[in-house]
Amino acid sequence: MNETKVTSQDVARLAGVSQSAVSRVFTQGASASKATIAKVRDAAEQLGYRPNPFARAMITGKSRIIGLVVAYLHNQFYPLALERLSNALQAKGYHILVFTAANSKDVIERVVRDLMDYQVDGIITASVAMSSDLTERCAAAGIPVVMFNRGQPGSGLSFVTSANFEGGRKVAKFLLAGGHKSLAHISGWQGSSTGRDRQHGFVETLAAHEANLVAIVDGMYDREVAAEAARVLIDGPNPPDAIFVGNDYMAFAVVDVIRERNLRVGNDISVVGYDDVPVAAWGAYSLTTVRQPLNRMVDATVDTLLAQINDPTRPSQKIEIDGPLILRTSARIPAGWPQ
Amino acid sequence: MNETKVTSQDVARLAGVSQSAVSRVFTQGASASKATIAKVRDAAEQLGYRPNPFARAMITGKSRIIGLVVAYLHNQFYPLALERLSNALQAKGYHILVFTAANSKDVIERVVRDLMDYQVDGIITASVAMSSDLTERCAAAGIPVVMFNRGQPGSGLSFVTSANFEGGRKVAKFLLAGGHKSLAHISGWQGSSTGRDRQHGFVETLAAHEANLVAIVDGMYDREVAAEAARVLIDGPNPPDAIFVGNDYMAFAVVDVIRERNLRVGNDISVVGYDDVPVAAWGAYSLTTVRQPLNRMVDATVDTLLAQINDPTRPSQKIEIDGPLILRTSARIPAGWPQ
DNA sequence: GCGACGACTGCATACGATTTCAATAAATCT
DNA sequence: AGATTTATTGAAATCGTATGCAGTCGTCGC
Repeated sequence: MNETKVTSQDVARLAGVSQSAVSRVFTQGASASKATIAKVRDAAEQLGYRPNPFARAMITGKSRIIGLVVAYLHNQFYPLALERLSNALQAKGYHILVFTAANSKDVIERVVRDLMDYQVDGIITASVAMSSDLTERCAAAGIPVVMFNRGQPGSGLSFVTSANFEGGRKVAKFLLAGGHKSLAHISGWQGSSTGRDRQHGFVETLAAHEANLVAIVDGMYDREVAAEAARVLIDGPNPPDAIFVGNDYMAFAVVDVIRERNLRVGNDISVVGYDDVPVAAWGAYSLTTVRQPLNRMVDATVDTLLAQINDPTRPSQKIEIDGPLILRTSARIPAGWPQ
Repeated sequence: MNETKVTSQDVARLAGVSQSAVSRVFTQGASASKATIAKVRDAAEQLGYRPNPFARAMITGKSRIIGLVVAYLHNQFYPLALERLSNALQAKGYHILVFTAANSKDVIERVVRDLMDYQVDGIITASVAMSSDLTERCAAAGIPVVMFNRGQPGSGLSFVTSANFEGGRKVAKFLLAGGHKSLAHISGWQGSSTGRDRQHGFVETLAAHEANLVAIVDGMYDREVAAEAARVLIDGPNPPDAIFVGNDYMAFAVVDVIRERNLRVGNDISVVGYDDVPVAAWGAYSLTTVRQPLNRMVDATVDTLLAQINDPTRPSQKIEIDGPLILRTSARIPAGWPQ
């Protein structure tokens, strides 16, 4: 009822104890007798008291805030991750402070300063490559970092991705088994480990089978770039009969282009994406794609981050979670392929 | 370079001034001589000093944090809004703390408490209806609230929406001009002003023209609910030749269902959505829809919120921004309709 | 019954800033 | 020049909580 700010002092007064007692009742791992706990809880309830997180943060140095650094939310995969991350973290008493940051050096520089200002207990990066010196700075400041859906090979940082190399392999095997003769790859941005690993898995497997890889183009995770790449491929001298696209978001553009040319997706040209965002299952696209197990990736991210927050000495973890190839109609299914 | 926390004391010592002086240099509207400003700025730069936002928040009561309460991010409209809101607010020195909240009473209750704990300077709600007593509580606590893409008629709260009633009208006129004979409406959730207003604008305009409205169903902003509604309509005794759907997200489902029935979207059945999310422009859907002017809505939201933060006496504002009907191929275009 | 021990408790301090207040120096006015 | 305002400045209080320290008290072992 009372809307004026109520402090631990007020509670102490009402409960007839010292302010320290009130604090002890509300802090994990402090001792107080059953009697005082009861009195304090009562008084607190009555006044509507809740500890001030800022005051608490100042003393303990822990803000219970996680910084989420994200470059863009166009690709549906990230908002869904954000939603689930937020839920999972809220359940653990943490909250997400959002930082949108283009992939540019100085912007990220500013973001990192903001992150340190707010004394975030941990950082999750998604769809963004923080340059290595900046991540090192965070590490030096003792702030745990987990990269979501992206790795950073040399660095000592934790990350959680799907098994991208293996995913690329799966797609290659699948398309080869489908009898495709000339394959193309519109890759994810080669500045990202995710894009590179998928490509390597795909390309190496094709090479091992001496398949005919007609082209590799960097789609930059951009719809227009991917569409233009698809046009060039299709209108070119030897168009592919299968295209592996670095993520679903770009794959949708490729599908649109194929239809624009009056070709049939899944018949004339097979398309395989990566992510399995909800739209991939929608009738208009029905995209065959490698699923990134979002829930498990989110859980792993949260677990890793909190573990590192609670025990700063814990070594960084590199987690890869395998995801299945989801069969739909955008790519020919080999006869006898296990459903 | 130095990673141990540097305080205003340290800066003061190095600059040879008092701690208060340092504070004055870094706080808006405090006076300091050119000389001290220079000395302090120098020392601060040298040490890499930045004021601690928590300490500042404690004393001033302003956290420079905006709470964003959001229920879901499935509908692409919201993540895009989030991205732009975050950018706009970061540019003004604010940051977004995310609260994901289902539309359930007790969850929202918890969220509101969290919001007040964190002393957010303002609140933006999106895709969520905060029950009125809770919003009143925020108002009583002096926290400005702006509802994004949703209004709350009786309340004294500010909101920013598109001109939903007018949008519904536009769609009605457009479909009537197109010569459609039996119309249906799969509405947005009737618990939301947005859903209601669009419906009213549509229905009233049809009534004024004595058109044949065969059905109104609440799609609940849910893909499956909308799809099922569409199936019932199409398989029923007198299927409509035009369906106005309460938002794009549901409209995509309706389009999928129509095609599932081997009917041609835009020929056999016209579909019109609402929002103009990016996917609507993609080839696979090419959805005729009412555009919600996202950028202008975001700007208006930020302006309104900050204005109320800076001047708490300022009355709440109800802002409606008109958006055009975007013509694509999912609905028949009347002959001679202005493009 | 006495010493040791452990569980609670309150006092006082610290976290890192902003802000009031009084004092000082400089600038203005008459 | 003397009086008076104005601009700076530092000392000290404050925001709301956590926590080290010392003291109190009950309990246990013997």
